[in-house]
Amino acid sequence: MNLRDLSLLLDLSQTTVSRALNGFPEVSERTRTRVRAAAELHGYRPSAAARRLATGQSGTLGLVFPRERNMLSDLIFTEFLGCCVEQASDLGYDITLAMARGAQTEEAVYRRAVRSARVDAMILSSPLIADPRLGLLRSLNMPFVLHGRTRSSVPYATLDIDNRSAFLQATRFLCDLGHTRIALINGDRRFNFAADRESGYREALTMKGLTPRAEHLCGGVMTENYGEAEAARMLRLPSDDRPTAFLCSSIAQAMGVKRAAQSLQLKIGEDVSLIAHDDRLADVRAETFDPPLTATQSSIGAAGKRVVELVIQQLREPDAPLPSEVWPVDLVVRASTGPAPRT
Amino acid sequence: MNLRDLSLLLDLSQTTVSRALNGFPEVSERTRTRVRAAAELHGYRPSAAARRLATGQSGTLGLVFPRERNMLSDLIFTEFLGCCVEQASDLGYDITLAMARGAQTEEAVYRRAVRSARVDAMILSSPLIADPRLGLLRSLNMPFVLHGRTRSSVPYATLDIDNRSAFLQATRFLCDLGHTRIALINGDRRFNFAADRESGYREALTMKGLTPRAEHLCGGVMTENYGEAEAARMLRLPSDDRPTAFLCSSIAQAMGVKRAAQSLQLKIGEDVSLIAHDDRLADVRAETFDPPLTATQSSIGAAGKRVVELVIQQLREPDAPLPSEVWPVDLVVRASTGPAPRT
DNA sequence: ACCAATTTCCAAAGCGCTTTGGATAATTTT
DNA sequence: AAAATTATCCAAAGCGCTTTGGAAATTGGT
Repeated sequence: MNLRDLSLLLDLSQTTVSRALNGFPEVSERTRTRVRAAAELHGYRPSAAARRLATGQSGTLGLVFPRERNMLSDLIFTEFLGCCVEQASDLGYDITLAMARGAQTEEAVYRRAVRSARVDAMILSSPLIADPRLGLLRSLNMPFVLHGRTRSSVPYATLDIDNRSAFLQATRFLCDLGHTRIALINGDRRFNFAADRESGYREALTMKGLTPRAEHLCGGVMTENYGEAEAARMLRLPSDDRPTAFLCSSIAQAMGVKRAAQSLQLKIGEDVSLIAHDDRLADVRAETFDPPLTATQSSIGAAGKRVVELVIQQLREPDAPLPSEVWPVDLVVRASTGPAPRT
Repeated sequence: MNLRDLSLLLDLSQTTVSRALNGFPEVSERTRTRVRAAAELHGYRPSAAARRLATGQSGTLGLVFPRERNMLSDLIFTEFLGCCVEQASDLGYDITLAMARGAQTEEAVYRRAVRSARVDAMILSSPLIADPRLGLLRSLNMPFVLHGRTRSSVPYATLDIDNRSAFLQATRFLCDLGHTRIALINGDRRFNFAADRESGYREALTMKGLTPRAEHLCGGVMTENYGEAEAARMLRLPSDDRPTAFLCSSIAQAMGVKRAAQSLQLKIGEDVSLIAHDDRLADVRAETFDPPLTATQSSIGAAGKRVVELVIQQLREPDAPLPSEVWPVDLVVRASTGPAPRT
């Protein structure tokens, strides 16, 4: 059942049927409903290929699978990707994946994706502090939305969460509880989000008259093991230098910190306070942490959905100004934080 | 630069240019090279949309993102997916993702993917013991290849590893070392691969005159925590019942077992032997485990690539018999296994 | 009732490729 | 040298949709 069959059936022209179905104004409401009903009845599905050929749009969004730069723990990326796919399919778009292979540079992957012209726009995630992909896509004339922000001379559409403010708040909150030695176990510092978090952390300390100390600061992968290793290292410092509170970039890292603390008989929420950033993954919940985890929270899934909306919006109105959203992040206080222990 | 421009430029017909580029035999080798050179020179890329429309093939493979059934630990699925994408792109295919949303049934997702006809074939992964998706896709007339096997009345193309034999070998190996109480920490038993592994395990025990015991057997998620919890439970059994060896379905679970053992001052490879299945993920390596881990190994990435090859082969020759490959699995002995401790 | 403005609909021209059914030129056979 | 093959190449017809530039029908104003 194609457009022609349907139009013959309805005794209308293809033009009218097409317009009725696609919501154009120059068709009366009566025929529109008639057309819709018939299409529904006969299970008419427009051919994606034909539409693509006619419009020059592929109805497809591209996303490059960050195998090389998977500093971003896979679980988090997976959630992001999943929600992008979900939202895209709701809006009638497909998402196709590309991937940087061992030998091939990431740039080559982007070039190929663009040249094959199978993709209307791309979604970029986890930008570096200065990310070369922006300039590349710009020069290739490929629209994109960045999940995150970065230092760049080219203008770009972005959705990001307010990492700086989140970690500023969290740090200040710990200071207000009397903590003076606060450790930051961050994500890989080549990424912009990690840099932002660090800057919030530093600013809060400075505001409180404290100086950030190098031995209380580290950045790496978002895993439990990394968190445990770094926390264990810091907790072995002499008691005057040992942190009494930890700030983590992910719940996985916080689990590691908890483990390190426990092996020293330190109780989370009493001897050691703990805050982590909570991406609101379905399986890793701050509220079921033991003890329930104080967290800066923001749903990475919701962000994925919104990014897709933004990118499609941009496709529909190419001349609209590039959107730039920054979501606030809530600090939710639970039982893993408490007043600094007396010396 | 499209086909017509190129043909005008070469003073050939579109037919000839198209055929030259696509390797048809009815074009002389001389003009073929001439055409190829010109195409290269002018950066000609055939339009995917036009080709799709003309051929009725979309050049796209579908894969449903298993959010609900993510018993399969995400890391492993991610590796599988990544390699599928890589191989597909090498062979000129795209992979688009679909996803089962909360409310929507998995079936609806498949139906939608098929109806929208944007996909030539689908890749199915991690089948249940009896998986309804096969019948569904068959009835929708959508070609597919299954990664794994399942109980099904419909014929299907498949690539699987020999899970049964792998776990049979591993179990027998442990028996030969004198172990008589061998625990199996399996994947979720609704999945066929887990059932196969259990059956290999049971068979080996039976062959050796041992009876599998319910308290030594469990199946669940492929995580370190799950492995630790179950191992801890088993290691608390009275010493006559306590397992001296563990068989795990993933390295993550093995890490949990190691942790449980260590917290009881038990040494892996001496007090407790440990074997796990190793999917050959880049970041999780059996050989850098401490101690190096005896493992049944098979690259899930290689399987992903091969699945893509099979599915494309099937697309090219729809009448060829459905392929059915079963890969043998090697047991690689390292230091995590040793003779059963004397009582 | 008549003309202009507005709705509502349509025919036909692409979009860029593949593929069918020949036509023409080169080669071999008789 | 003519006939039969075979190797090359081509014109044109789709594939199923969108969209342009009107035409026909309806409406409104006088």
